[in-house]
This record gives sequence, structure tokens and C-alpha cells, in this order.
Amino acid sequence: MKSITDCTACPLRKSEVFRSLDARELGFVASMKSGEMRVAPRTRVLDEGVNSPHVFTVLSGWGLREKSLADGRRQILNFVLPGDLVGLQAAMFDAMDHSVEALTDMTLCVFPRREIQRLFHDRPSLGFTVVWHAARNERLLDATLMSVGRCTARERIARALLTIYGKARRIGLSEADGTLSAPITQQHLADALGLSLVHTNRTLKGMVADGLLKWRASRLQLCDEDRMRDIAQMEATAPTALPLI
Amino acid sequence: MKSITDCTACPLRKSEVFRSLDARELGFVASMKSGEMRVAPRTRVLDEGVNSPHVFTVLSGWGLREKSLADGRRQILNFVLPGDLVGLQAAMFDAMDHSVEALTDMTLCVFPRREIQRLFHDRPSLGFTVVWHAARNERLLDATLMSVGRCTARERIARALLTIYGKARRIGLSEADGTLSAPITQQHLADALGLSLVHTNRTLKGMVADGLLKWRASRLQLCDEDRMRDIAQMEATAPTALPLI
DNA sequence: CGAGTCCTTGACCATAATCAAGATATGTGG
DNA sequence: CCACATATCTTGATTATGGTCAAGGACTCG
Repeated sequence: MKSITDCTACPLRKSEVFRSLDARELGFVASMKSGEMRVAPRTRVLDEGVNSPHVFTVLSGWGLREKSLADGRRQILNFVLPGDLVGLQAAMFDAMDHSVEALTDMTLCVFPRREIQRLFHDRPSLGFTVVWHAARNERLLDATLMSVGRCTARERIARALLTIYGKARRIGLSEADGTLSAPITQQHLADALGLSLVHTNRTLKGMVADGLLKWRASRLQLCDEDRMRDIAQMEATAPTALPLI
Repeated sequence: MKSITDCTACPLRKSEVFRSLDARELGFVASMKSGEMRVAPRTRVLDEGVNSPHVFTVLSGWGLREKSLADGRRQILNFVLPGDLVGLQAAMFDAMDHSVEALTDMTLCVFPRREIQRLFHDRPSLGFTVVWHAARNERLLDATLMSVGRCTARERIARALLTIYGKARRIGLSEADGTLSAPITQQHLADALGLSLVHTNRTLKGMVADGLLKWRASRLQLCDEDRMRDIAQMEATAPTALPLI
């Protein structure tokens, strides 16, 4: 059996990016945690159509949330990073309607779905945190739907990269020189934006040529964030502490 | 001052479509309700970018949730119907990142956003219900994003109509003859699906010609639901009781 | 160094957008 | 009840964004 991270010594909580929990909240989370799961890249953490007995918090690594059609078409719904709560649907409905897949090695805290009920009753403040996560996710989806529905390829890419980059930087995943090591291929980006791989590639090249970004060997760098925001029609957002479960 | 519906006599709760609350839950909801709001078609109930002090439950009427870009492009995120909870974001974040607009005359129960905090502490089971709504909304968004990102115009329309029709029928808005009176124009459908009005119109006509549906004078009828589901690649879902706040 | 994955490019095609204008409804005030 | 105004729907012509097909090149990793 692998060593399991104790919630009180959680590496994420140490960071000031995450909102700290009071002793009772922390105690509850610790009591709810039934284990830790480590998965390799390309592993499915949750499976569309299947009833999962677990809800997870991402401790480390990158993953993605996706949905597929019977004929193989797929849509990436969003990327998941440390601190994200995944599989909440499993606690609410009979079956998952999307999958979660690892992009890198991932470690996830495992919570039995039944404990979520108990969470609301025993630690209401954590219940509020769960909704916060759900609401935040909905915001992200709203923005992505707007992108995919109404924006050009270049705009979509600008929006997606700003979003991913912002999310990663916020939790300290970017380097001092402003680059970000992201395990994302152009195919991923295409599948997240409703574009074809070929068109994504060409558009991306154009943006590189225009000095907007660099992206070599899965190292992403936004060279001109201001101009990117202009294209994306997105404002910078002030960071607030992220509640972590 | 208009007469306000008492929660214990709520017309929605009478219906067996909605999950009934126990006495304490009902009492809490009643105590939380600060008023009722009636709005005319095209009125904004919630405004993108603005901090709303209220959260609402739709009592009657149709509305939509939308998001706009500075240059006027807009994306309809989904349609809202009686029983839906709107503005939850207002209770979680500083500003709304989408708007809610009435399509018909609407009546909404008004809850002060601060009460949501209290709800979690005083009636945890209602907290669970709030998350249920958030999770359900996320499901809907996931499905729509998949539509807009990866489906053809005909598929998107089939999916959207099945979704809207299903949602409305479930709460008893459809007629005995299978028709549904929906206050939705082709422009709305286009804006919800990331399509142009012209292309939506042509695609719709083709579907009418193929005997899939009828849509005259804002009366929608799905003539061949099975075939629609084939096109949409969507299964029929078994209805469960909807929790209402 | 060989296999797989990922990226790149060219040629061609299709779905859907845009532009423009006219036809039907729907609604309102006189 | 009619005339006018506005919203919605319909259709044609043209264009463009982005998809598909195909194939070669460049990494990466064991």
C-alpha cells in the first residue's frame, strides 16, 4: 500500500492560493477521505455512462473532462488541475454523463459518494464550498460555450490558452520566466474548441508568427498577454482564494 | 402590492413532478422568500457584469440565460422554465457572468443572496438540493457544448428541440396532442446553437419536409421522436422527481 | 534506431455565414 | 376594422471559414 497524504499535511493546503479550512472542516475532510488514487496518463478516472462510487479532488497532475458520441466524435469539456473537484455528478445522479481522463500521472483524493450527503449535514460550510466549485465550473462552461458557439478559431484559441494558462499559473504551475509546461497537444486543443486538428495547427502557427505566443515541446508561453486579451475579449480577473475540499 | 404566493400553497409543489419538502424544509424556504417578482417579456432579470443581491426560483413563464461579447455577438446558454433556480452565481461571486432574460411574462420567487449561506447551515438537505440544481445545469451545459462543438446543424437542432421539449413536457407544459407552445423564435434557436438565423431556418425547413417536426405559430410538435433521437444520438431519460427550492 | 506520437503542409471540398430582399405574421393606434 | 409598423420567417446568390484527405517530417522514448 502506498503512503497516503494526510489532509493536515496536504501539499496543496500549504499554498496560500487555497483557502484554509478551520480545524473542524479539516477534520471532516480527513475523515471523509477513504484513500488516494494514482493513475498513469490516458487512464480513465471516471467513465461516461457508469455509476461511480467516488468523488475526487485532484492532488497533482493534469486531466481532462470529456464527452463522446457513439461514432467517436469527442468534445473536451475542460481541463482539470490540482484543487479541482471531479465526479460530483456521481454523487447526484445514477450515471456519469462525461468521463475524466488523466493527461499526466495524477494523484487524487478519494471520497465515497455517500459521504457527500453527510458532508452537507455535518459541515454545512463545506457544503457551501461544494456549490462554489459547481458554480465555478458552470462559469467556465458558459464561457467555453460562448467561445465555441460564437468565436472564430483564433478567438477560441486565445480564450482557451488564456484560461488554461491563467488557471495553471494561479496554482503556481508556471515558471518564473512565464512559460508553462502543459501536457496538452494540438489535438486536445482542437477537441476542446470544436475545431479540426489541421485548422487548429494552422491558426496556432499564425498566432506564433504574429508574436502572440510560443509553444514548443509542450512549453507554452504567452508573449503578449494584452493582445491576447484583446483578441479574446477577455478581461484579467483578480485572484481570490480557492476553497479546497 | 401584489399578492404573493405562499410557499405552502405553491402551485408548483402541488404537482407530483416536483419532490415534496418536509415541513421544516418548507418552513425554511418560506422564511427565506423575500418576495415575488413579475416581469414582462424581454426584461432582464439578472444582468451580466452586475452584482445581484438576489437568487430566484422560476414560478411561471419562460426565460433564457445568455452571455454577450462587446461587439454584440451573443450565445444563449440555455432556456429556463418553472422550477429552475437562477442566479446562484450571484450568491457565490462578485458579479454575474451571464444574464437572464424573460421570454414571456414571468413570475419569480425572490431570495436574498445572503440567505443562501444560512440555508446551508440551517437546512443542509436544502443545501444538497442547491448542488443538485447546479450539477443538473452542468450536465445540460456539457451536452450543449458537445452539440455546438461537434454536431452538424441538423443534429444540433434535433438535440436542442428534444431537450427543450423534454424539459417542458416533464413539468406539464405540453398539450395532450403532443404539441408544445414555446415562446422561442428561430433566432433564439440559432443563438443557442451557434448557428446563423438563415442556416437554422433552412435546416429546420428540411427537417419539417422530412416529417420530423412541425413548428407553426410558436407551436412545436415532434412528429417522430424516435427518428429525432437517432439523429441526435440521445437516449430517452427516465424522469425522476425534481427537487424544488 | 525504430516505432509511435505529434506536428506540418498542400490540395480540395462542404458546411454554414453573410448579404440582400421580399413575404408573412403580429400587433397597435386611429 | 383598417393602415401602418415591427418582428419573424423565407429564399436566392455569393463567400468564407473551417473540414477532410493525404502524406511527409520531426520529435520522443525505450
